[in-house]
Amino acid sequence: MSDERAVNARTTYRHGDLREALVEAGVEMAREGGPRAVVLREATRRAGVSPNAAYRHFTDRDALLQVVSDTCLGFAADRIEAEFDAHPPTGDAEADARMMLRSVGTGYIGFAREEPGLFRTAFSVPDNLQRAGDASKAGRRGRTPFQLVGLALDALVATGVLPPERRPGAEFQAWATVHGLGMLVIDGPLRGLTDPMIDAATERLLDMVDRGL
Amino acid sequence: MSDERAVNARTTYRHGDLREALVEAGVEMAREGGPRAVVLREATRRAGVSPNAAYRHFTDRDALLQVVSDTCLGFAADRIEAEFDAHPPTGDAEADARMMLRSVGTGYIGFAREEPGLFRTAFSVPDNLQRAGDASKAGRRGRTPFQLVGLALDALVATGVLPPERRPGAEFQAWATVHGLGMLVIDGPLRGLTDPMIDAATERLLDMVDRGL
DNA sequence: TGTACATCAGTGAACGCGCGTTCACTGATGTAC
DNA sequence: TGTACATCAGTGAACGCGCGTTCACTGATGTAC
Repeated sequence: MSDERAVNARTTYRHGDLREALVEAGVEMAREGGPRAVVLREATRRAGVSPNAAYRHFTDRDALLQVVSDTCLGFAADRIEAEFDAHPPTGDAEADARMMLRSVGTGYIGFAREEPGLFRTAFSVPDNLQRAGDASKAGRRGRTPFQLVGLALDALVATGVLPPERRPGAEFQAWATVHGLGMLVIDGPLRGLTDPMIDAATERLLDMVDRGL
Repeated sequence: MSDERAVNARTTYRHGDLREALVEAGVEMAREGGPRAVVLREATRRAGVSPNAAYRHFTDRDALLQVVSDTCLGFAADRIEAEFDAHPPTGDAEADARMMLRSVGTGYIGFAREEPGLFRTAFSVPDNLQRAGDASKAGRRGRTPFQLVGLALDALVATGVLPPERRPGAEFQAWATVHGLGMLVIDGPLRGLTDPMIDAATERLLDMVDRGL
């Protein structure tokens, strides 16, 4: 607040925002190697701080991982919202609602492919997938991936594409489908495929959801 | 071969079949805590043998885990085949083919619920999902889960339910859907649900696949 | 059938590793007077 | 505006842990003669 610190912040004694720095380091590690790669000591190393300094901000390693994981879920939401932006409303409400659900799917798969480490960290930390709707896991616009699926389905109901009686629980069907494809893409038999091939598989899957829902 | 060993085999010097014993111990650990819980030293402990004895049978810990993981994939195949058995052909070829695909789904989800640790070990060890069709990962009847999906889809084509031009790659759609639901059930928001609720969710998802494929 | 011997599946002890975590501490900071 | 002081975010050293893995070895087994 008062003085200008050394430009090369390595020598900083009172760290500017250590908590944030640790989370960022954790996200970086997650990006490189998934949740298992989020190592408390390494996070303090990257923040240029002694190992135990982390305990001023997190009760233990799991607490850090949880925050990192929440952050990753937020990134997933951001990626989906970016897909929304790439397909602005055309005025045809029905087509727009359909496109919205597709955007959830393509954004989700896009995130899995572009950031497999963050994807894994977002979705395979215990209790994170389970509470994927919690506000703490929201993206920059305040929404979680789970809420975005719901939003798209609501739009489908509002435009009459989806019968209201099928709405309850439909997010689980949509989500399971897209989540499964994401897993197959990052860890499964679809891993080695080229981008166009994965795009094609995604399109086919979303067609199936569209028809089947 | 020659002498009768102590009944309490703890003192055995030449172990009967250590390799098999280690794999079984590994599967047991996987059952309790997933792939991360498969610990080489603990496997030797359970087999009543010194830690390094394992290196007579596996080059390293990863080699053990890989075999354990393959075994788990085989169990998944067995579980699906059990579901086939529970729904024997009725004579209506079209209905039978449909039921076969459903059985893949319900068997898959059943395995995830009954054996979450084995499920995780089967499907989230690197390279295992990717090579899920390899013969080394077959169940008791010599088939892998991946092949079973294909079999069901072939039957759908043969009976005219599924247009042949949609057959190529269809296993990825079917598999992704069911795999995603499995993940949501063991780790996700569907975890706490009662059996009937999960059955209902499974049925709805399979209806969607049936309609959408 | 008996004996000598090579094999190799096991032993027992030890290693280095990086981890998470705890301890007693220190000294820059902001605040009260 | 200057000084005394309490705070508490950081330091530095150390711990115990269980892991995977390596070493030199031993002695039960099956086989050749």
